[in-house]
Amino acid sequence: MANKIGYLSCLDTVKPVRDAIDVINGKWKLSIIISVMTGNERFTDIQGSIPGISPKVLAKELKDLEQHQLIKRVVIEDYPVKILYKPEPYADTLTPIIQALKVWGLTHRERIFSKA
Amino acid sequence: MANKIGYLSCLDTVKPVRDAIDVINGKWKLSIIISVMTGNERFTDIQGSIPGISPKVLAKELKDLEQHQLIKRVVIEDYPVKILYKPEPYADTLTPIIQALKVWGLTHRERIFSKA
DNA sequence: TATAGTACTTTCCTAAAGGAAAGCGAAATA
DNA sequence: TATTTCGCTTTCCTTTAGGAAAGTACTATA
Repeated sequence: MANKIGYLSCLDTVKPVRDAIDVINGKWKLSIIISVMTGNERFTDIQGSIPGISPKVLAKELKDLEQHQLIKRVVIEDYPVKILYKPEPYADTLTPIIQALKVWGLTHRERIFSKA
Repeated sequence: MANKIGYLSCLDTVKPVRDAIDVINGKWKLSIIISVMTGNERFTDIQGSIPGISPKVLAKELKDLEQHQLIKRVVIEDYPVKILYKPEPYADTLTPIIQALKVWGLTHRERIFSKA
């Protein structure tokens, strides 16, 4: 019954990475953030800019992102009432992640095509 | 019936980001890559280094990662047979993503704690 | 008056993710 | 001989993600 801890600890990386993934998980969240940061503010504009997203999913994810203070929902009391989605400053902190994923995605696609 | 395309296109970013997410999706893939890149090679070592992962999930994700050529499964014909998981060179290309997520996760956790 | 747009919600459904627990065949160890 | 270890697999079950389609309350426009 000797002490047996065979593995190398990697918790210092695994834990924060999982914290980040827990916020931006799912197929759609980063796309929505990209769209809003690009300047799309209206529900239908965001929906139009992201191929394949349904209104149900978009509504749900927008609420999620609002809770995490990555975007804010602004109600403009005009006639008719307008609703705008704007990026919060905190969303900017995601830029390095988005950039890294974009670069990787581009070279990955090249790799796939060149060997196909 | 005028032309109405109200939204700003962001496909040049959205598409590669989604390509990347399609490869490293799910709760566990990046953790497994981190563990293997840290030097864990045996099934039980990898499992031990990632809190909460079940053998079923680990086995499935290892197969996925092997298909994407991010790790390789090496069988060593000893007595007993040993099975090792090693990172492929391609896994290194994920380092910028992992770093960005790690940094973001760390500051996000600080942010949560400081306002709680 | 009829149609269209806006920002969703609702319902229904399927598929995938993932957790819990047990098992298993071979080999090593006590 | 009994137990433990390794690398899984199998079964069962619940949760979550997500797609399709329709609907809705309001307003604007033709």
